[in-house]
Amino acid sequence: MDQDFKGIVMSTITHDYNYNNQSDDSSIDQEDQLMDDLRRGPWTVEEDLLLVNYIANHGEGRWNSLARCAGLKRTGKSCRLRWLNYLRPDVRRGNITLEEQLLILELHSRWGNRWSKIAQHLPGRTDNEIKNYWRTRVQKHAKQLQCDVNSKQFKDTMRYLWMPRLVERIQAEAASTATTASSNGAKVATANSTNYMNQPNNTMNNGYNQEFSDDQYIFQTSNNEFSGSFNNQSFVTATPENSSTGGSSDSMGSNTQLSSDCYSFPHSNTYNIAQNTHTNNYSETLFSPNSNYYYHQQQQQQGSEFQGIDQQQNNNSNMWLGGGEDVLDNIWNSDDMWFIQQQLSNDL
DNA sequence: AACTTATGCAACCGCACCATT
DNA sequence: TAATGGTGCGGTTGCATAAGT
Repeated sequence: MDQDFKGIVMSTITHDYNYNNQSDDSSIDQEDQLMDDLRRGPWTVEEDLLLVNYIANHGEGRWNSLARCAGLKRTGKSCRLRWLNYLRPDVRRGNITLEEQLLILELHSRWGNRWSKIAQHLPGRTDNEIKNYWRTRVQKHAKQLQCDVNSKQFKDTMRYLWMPRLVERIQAEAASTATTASSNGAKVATANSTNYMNQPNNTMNNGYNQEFSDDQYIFQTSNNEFSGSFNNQSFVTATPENSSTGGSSDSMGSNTQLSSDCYSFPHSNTYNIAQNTHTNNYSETLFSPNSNYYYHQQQQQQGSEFQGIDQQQNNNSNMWLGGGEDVLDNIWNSDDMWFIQQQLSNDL
């Protein structure tokens, strides 16, 4: 067990130990304990160590027997959950990054609440964490907008306002990083404009759980050029699920299907995902050369409710390009909120 | 400072699916 | 083929803490 892992485990354990000291016995379902002598509720230091040590020596799997053999008075399910969501050394902790937020929004728009599937594309993040993020952050904003998180209106808001803003913030951070690196004498690539492109393919009207083929989502970093060809761009050409070259397994044997670099945007300023052969559809995407977003005429004709919002928000771009821990918390100003709510009320 | 409310998140639950017996 | 056990998923709960009054 390496030191980092130990550190993580110990900090985790310390947290839980304090937690348990406050509500130890009461947190246990007494009746169940009498019935089958199984513990429930928060894990203790000793339990964590038992589980970690056992898995280090014997590996994971067959969780019910693992729980017994390790001397844990827990269900196999509980052990599995504790390991996967918390003790596993490759669990990534800390705030969800802008890139991860963007990816979650994108993947959720196509897969719905299929958290484990979404989590497969965010290395180190668990389905539980992503689910919690969605429920606490995204649904909060749906509530603020007084619309259902599954409604077309909210989906459009995400796609045409929220996600482009995320991209611009990522872009701003990347530019800032490049500037810093450059001033430090580092050899850096030319800072490209980052363009978020989603191949909608009826996304304006897609069903909540509608499946999209994986070659239909694209993140591209370009030089403000968008000709429908990727040939001059340096992005990863691998699909999350059908790439024979991109597939991989992580150290713990989970089914990560792409190397993390495919989705770790800041590493190379290429947060490009997927190969895309539908080049003739690019004109349907939301893209403008200066990285502001406009609606393609075709989509305007389809009745997008948010025509003109971009222009308004460009006037206020500094509002959300500034600092802030969570783009979701400062993404709207009062004008935005008023405007969006007007649009939503008009649509009802 | 005390109290209330909101938020974040670990953990649990029920269900479905699959493999094995 | 049915029963059983293991696994994984999505939804929900409950507690600690933060934020607000």
